[in-house]
Amino acid sequence: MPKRNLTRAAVVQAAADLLDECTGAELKLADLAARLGVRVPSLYNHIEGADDLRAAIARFGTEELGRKLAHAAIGRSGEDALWAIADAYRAFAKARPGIYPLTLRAPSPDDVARIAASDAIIEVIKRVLEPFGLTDDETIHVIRGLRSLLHGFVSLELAGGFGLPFDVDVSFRRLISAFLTGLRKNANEATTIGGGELGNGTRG
Amino acid sequence: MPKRNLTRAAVVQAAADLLDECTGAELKLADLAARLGVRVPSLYNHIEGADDLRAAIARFGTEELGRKLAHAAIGRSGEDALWAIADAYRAFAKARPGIYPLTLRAPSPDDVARIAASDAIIEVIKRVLEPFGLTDDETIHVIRGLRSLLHGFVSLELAGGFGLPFDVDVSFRRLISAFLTGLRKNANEATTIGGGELGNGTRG
DNA sequence: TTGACAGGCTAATCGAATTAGTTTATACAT
DNA sequence: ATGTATAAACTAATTCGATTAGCCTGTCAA
Repeated sequence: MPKRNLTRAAVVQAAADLLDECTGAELKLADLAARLGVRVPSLYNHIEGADDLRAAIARFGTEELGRKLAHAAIGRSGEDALWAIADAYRAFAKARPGIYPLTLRAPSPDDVARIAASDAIIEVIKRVLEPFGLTDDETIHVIRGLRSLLHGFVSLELAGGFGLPFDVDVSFRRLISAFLTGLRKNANEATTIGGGELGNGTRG
Repeated sequence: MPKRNLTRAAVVQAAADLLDECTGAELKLADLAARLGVRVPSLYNHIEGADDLRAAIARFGTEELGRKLAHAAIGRSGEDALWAIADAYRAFAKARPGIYPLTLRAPSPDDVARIAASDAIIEVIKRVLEPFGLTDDETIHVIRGLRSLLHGFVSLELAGGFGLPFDVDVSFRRLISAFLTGLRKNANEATTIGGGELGNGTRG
């Protein structure tokens, strides 16, 4: 009965990798244990159960996504920086198709680390948006819009929702480009007489 | 042993309702059977198993979403019609939070009815976009963008990804409004000298 | 050297889905 | 009216995955 030197981090890592490799499949403790060369109950020495494991993967994924976004924006500003984080976001989802969806489940209120990681991502986006001169309120709405855009696109792409992968890159570029057009328009209006049509709800 | 008059449709309906009522929870056959006043194995007279049931719910949901969108666009055109389907999409997701996510899983290639329902939705959106005078290629990209936008927004909203529900309606209106701005710009360019910056990929 | 304990193990339990095989209400033909 | 075929319900048993209980041993510090 040789002692392995398993750690919680190693278990979570392996689970995350497994999830990415067989996208779409459920994460089964039996498979995870097999990959780690250990029997299933031994996993419980490092995790508290399947739910805890999923939460840990979500945390891990959120932190990694945050690092990627932050890294992408280093040394860039304005529209360049926004393009960079958009690409990095999509690249992350494609590189880690198994864990990406987990990063979107709402964290439980006591999962402090995960909430911090989410907040860090928002912070990065906020910094990137600074040069566009938005008010605080506008910033909130724009961040929500950007996240919707990015998440919607990559999750449809991962789910195979776009049919054949024909020109998906072009679709993505157009989407981000259109978003930037809106941002520019917004920024212009903010520096002129304020208000303007964008976002005052032209319908009921 | 009185005979119920269960039908497959009734089972699927009940399952869909159950799923909406306890959002976030797994659909358990035991609960479904209890609601229908029947023992679990009896369900197998109407469905082929849990997977089949989920697929049936997905089909049902996709068809209902299609009906809502089509209905919303009746008697409207242009930007009005687009606002209407955007609102209808979001309303559907909020009204049926349990089944909405199922409608996004890629249908298996032999699920003809579901694929037809998906195609019907695309058709509705295509019709709504007609007055904007896009080329066929542009239409594809714009539809992808619109779906990304809508899906991303409502799934983040459902997942509680927006923190407090502060001004979420405003965020949504701004997002759609910005999308329309992009559409207008695109349409203008199409009627002038063609080309233009939107979508030619200003970065690598 | 030894003794606590971390981390592995086997065996047992639980919960959910599924399958096998039985019974009965209803419809339909005689 | 009556007999029979079938659909649809049931009970009981099986499978599969997660989890818990309880044991065993290699490692490390006193």
